[in-house]
Amino acid sequence: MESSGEYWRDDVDAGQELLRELLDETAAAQYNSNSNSNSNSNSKEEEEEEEVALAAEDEQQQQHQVGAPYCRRRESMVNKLISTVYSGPTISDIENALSFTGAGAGDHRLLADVHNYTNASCSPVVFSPEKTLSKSMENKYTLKMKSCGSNGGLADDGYKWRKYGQKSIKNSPNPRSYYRCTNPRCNAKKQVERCLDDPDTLLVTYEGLHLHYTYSHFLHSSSTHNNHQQQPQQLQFGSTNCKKKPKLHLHDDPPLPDQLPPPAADMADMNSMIMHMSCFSQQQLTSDRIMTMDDCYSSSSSLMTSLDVDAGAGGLLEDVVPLLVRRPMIISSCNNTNNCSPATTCTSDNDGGGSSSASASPSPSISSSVSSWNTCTPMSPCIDMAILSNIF
DNA sequence: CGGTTTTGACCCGCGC
DNA sequence: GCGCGGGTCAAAACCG
Repeated sequence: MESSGEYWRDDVDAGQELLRELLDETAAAQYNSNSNSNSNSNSKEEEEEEEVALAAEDEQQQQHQVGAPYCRRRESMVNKLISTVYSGPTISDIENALSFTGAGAGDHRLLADVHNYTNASCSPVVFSPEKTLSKSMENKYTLKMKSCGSNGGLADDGYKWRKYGQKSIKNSPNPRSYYRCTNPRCNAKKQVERCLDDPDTLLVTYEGLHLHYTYSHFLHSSSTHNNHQQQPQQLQFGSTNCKKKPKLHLHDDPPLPDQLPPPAADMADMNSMIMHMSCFSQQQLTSDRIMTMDDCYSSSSSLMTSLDVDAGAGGLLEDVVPLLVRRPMIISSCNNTNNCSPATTCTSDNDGGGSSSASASPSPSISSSVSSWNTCTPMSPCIDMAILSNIF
């Protein structure tokens, strides 16, 4: 779909613009650091944009320190940059999702309107606590995913799922699909069904813990590593069809720490980091903001340390939340390209669009779209983390 | 050939 | 105890 492509193109532009702004800002700050000057020669537009970002820092502004203005400003810029390429839930959203209030998953009034979450045409996920308190309220919660257009694209959550059943549900025209994590050590499951009210919306109920790292994070170090050698635009928008389901080259088990990708990665890695940190370091989840790069690095380093410790167990991690904060992959942008892993996500949907075998599934084979998540996810302005690390 | 999906059968919990 | 509905199993089909 072209609208989605346009959306991501805008995202890329916005991200690049912010990055440039950030680079200019950093350079200016470094230049002025010795002169103890906080005033930067910014254009009027920049100042206006910064006002918006700075306005969201009221809490932080209460903590005045020496050099704080620049630090706040930098963090604001980073947050803004990340926000540009990441429109998913914030940390507080995750906290809210994890704090069971007894609200029913079936109570759609409590499921926030997906469109309110972001102005993106393809909204990510909105999640709400699962009501099933009686049985397994622990680790069970429902996400409401907005499909992307008629293709029914949806957010891949970074894990690899295998469908093991499908049931037609009473009083519902849409069947419910049952997925299980392919990792033999992991008992995480999820159910996917279409929302009764809105066929474009998928209700995904996660159950159980993922006892391993997400696949998507590792793919960059292995099978999809070549992606980094390509130009961002090649990653994002292509024209070749993607009717074939990709051969997944996934690790059933997370690689050892020495196999982990270096910090230099694109925004997919950062998304992954964001996700993992939200699971990994709960004490960091105190502010209603999107994590900064600094957070990513500090937490990822501790993450690596943890993996080192757990290396004997295959680098197991207990993910409290199975990748809630993924940006949904845009099926249409998967028209792509060299790396688009077409996956069934590109061709099939239960709406009858797909000719693949998954056509009956409410979830267009999201189970096997992990690689496509990495390669097709229009995640963005592929900002190399190495560049950003130089900035900070 | 191996992994994934499909789909009918089976199992189990719950309400009556 | 029985029926119903949801969840899971497992063999066959499918796909790359």
